[in-house]
Formats: sequence, structure tokens, C-alpha cells
Amino acid sequence: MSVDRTQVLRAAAALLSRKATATMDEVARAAGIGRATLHRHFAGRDALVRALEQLCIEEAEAALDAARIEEGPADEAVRRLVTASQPAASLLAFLVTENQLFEGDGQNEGWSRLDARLVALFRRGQEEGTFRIDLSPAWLCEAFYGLIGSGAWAVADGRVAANDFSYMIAELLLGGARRSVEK
Amino acid sequence: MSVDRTQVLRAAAALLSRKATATMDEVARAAGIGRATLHRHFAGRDALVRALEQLCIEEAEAALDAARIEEGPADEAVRRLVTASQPAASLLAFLVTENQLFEGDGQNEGWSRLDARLVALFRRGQEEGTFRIDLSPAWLCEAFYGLIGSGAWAVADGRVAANDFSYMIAELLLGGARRSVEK
DNA sequence: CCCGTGTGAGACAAAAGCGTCTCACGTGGT
DNA sequence: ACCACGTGAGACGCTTTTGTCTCACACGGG
Repeated sequence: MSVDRTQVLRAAAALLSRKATATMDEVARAAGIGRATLHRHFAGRDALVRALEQLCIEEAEAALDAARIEEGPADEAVRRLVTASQPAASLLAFLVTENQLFEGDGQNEGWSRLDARLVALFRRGQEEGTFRIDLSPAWLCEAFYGLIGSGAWAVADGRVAANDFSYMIAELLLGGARRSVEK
Repeated sequence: MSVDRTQVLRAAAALLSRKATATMDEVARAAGIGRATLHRHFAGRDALVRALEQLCIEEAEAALDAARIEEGPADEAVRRLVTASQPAASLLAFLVTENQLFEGDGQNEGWSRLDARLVALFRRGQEEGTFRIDLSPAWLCEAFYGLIGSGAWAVADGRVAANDFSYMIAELLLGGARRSVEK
């Protein structure tokens, strides 16, 4: 009976990442609920996006925790992180393109926390000699987001099997980030 | 006096790629022109997106031509292509997330032409033994788009210097795509 | 069984955005 | 100097979207 808030947000993210101009009515129908009910849970479009942001940050942070990125070799930590990030992929794919969140003063500090942890991971890899040092941690961080988004999009589109998600991303990202013996 | 159509489209892409819900008025102001003038050149939002699509396809195809991707080693061809793609980066970044273009029957065949040429390049690299074969050409193609977009965003945001654009993307993409001796 | 809670559907006004028009202005060419 | 053209600003009616409200209904617990 009662609406599952998280499930609604997930459906909203899936739709909005494909059609950012979708109306509240379309979001509601995509979530399988009425527009009135959607409005009962989220005051408006802005509140909806904020809720998506919050959920995304929580899931991404949970992924960082679950992957125990501080432990073991950095490349394996990245591999675990990519796998753990898959549930949050569509959320990330949408929110990364939602610049409204980053302009203005009320910017959610969760993003900088995420960035900091991610950057720290890449920096650790560089200091341990696992990652090449000619690619800045900030760029690796950015590329991580981008590849997660591309992966989510490719999976949703059927171009990549969902099972290959982690492998494709991790292999591409690590292959580029890992210092290779030649060169 | 007369408005530079291409420049308007470029400004529109830069804005829309970070705020897909931007109004025509915002687009006009971002381009430094009045809303009426924007309307004189593009009948509506849809026409604007179509024009962006057309320009993007033209520029991407020009980049493919300019990079002469059929010549020389595949990895060097990719490197040339990344460099040649920089002017079209923000356009690509926006349009890749605009799925409205891909659903429906009036889909521009330019995209499949681009995809085909890009896929052929990666496939050639695999057959020549330059690229690893466990990452599908389709995924490499997708990742290429994604990294171009991430790079454009990182540059626009000041996280990466514009001069490093090509290097960062090509190194990350190729490092992952190139078969390394270990493993 | 019955009542309370949460829901879907629809009506409704307000707001936002769009597309068109007019008009004054400034620039560039004649 | 003059004229023509393209522009910016703003007004206007229209459509779409939004946010709120009401009401009937289904479910679930007491």
C-alpha cells in the first residue's frame, strides 16, 4: 500500500537520466504512482532532485564503505569500488549532469566528501606506485564518474550486459590508471 | 552585428550540457543574445536541439576525417582523434545525454555512421593486436564518448587545463585499451 | 466487521514557459 | 547623410506544467 520512497527515487533517476525534461506526471507514471502521491512525498521538482541527490550521496558513500577503499592495493580497491557502485550508477549518471546542484550556496557538502575520498584513493595508488602520476587524481576522479555514467547508459541501452558492467569499467579505468611496465 | 549561428549553438551546448532544463531565455542570455533573436534563428527548442545535433555530427565527422583514423597504428589514430574532437566536446557531452534523439523514427543516421567509423577503428586496433580484445568495440566507443564528455566538463569547470584535455583522455583511454604485456 | 490511513483520479487556479508580434535603436552599407 | 537590416527589449495570448484540493476507493489493523 504505502509507497516505497527509495523505489520511487530509483524510477525517477532511471527516467530523468534519459529525459531530463520529463514532467512530474511522467515521473509519477514511470514510478507507477499517481501525480498526487508523488507530490505528497516530494513537494516539487526541486525537492525531488534534492532527494535524489541525498540518496545518491548515501549510496555512493555506502559503496565507498563497502569497498573498504583504504585497504589493500589501490587497484583492487578501485575494482571493489566499481562493483559496489553499480546500484548507484543511474543516480550518478543523472546527477552528474545536473549542474543546478553545484551552483549556488546551498551546495551539498556530501559531494566534496565523496570527491575527497575518491581523490585520496587515487593519490594513495600513486604514492604506492600502483597508479601513474601523470594523470591527476582529480581527473581520474572525474573519469571515474564519467565511466560509471557511460556504463550505466550502455547497460540500460543493451549495448553492454549488466554482468559486464564492473569488468568493463574497472578494466578500462585501471588499465589507464595503472602504471604499465613499458613506457 | 549579425549573430554567429555556430557560436550561439556552442554556447547553447555548453549551457544545456550542464542544465538540460534551461529555458530558451537562459539559452539566449548564455549566448549573449535576446530571446527574440534566438527565436529568429531557431523556431523552437526542438529545432535548436536538431541544429545542435546536426552541428555535432558535422564536427565529429570532420574530426574523424581530420584525424585520418584509417591511417597508421590504431592507438596513434585514437590520439589524433581525441585531439581533433576537442572543439566538438561540449556538443557531444550534451547530445549523448539527450535520448530524445534516439527514440522515435526520425533518428538521424549520422550517429550510426559515427558509431560505425569509431567501432571500426577500435576493431582494427584489436585485429592489429594493439588493443585488448576483452573490451568490446561498442564499449570502447561508449567510453570514448563518456571520457570526451567528462573531459569537456572538467575543463569547463577548471579542474583540468584545456591544454591537458587531449593528453588526459587519450592516455586514460589508450592505457586501458592497449594490451599491456603483463596480464 | 468497521474505521483509519494512504492512494488514484480528476478538477482547479496559479505560474512558468513558449511563440509571436511590435517598436525603438544602433550599426553598416549605399 | 540616409536607409535598410538585424537586433534587444518588452508585451501579449496561449499552452503546458505545477501545486493544491476534493472525493471515492482499496487495503489492513483493531
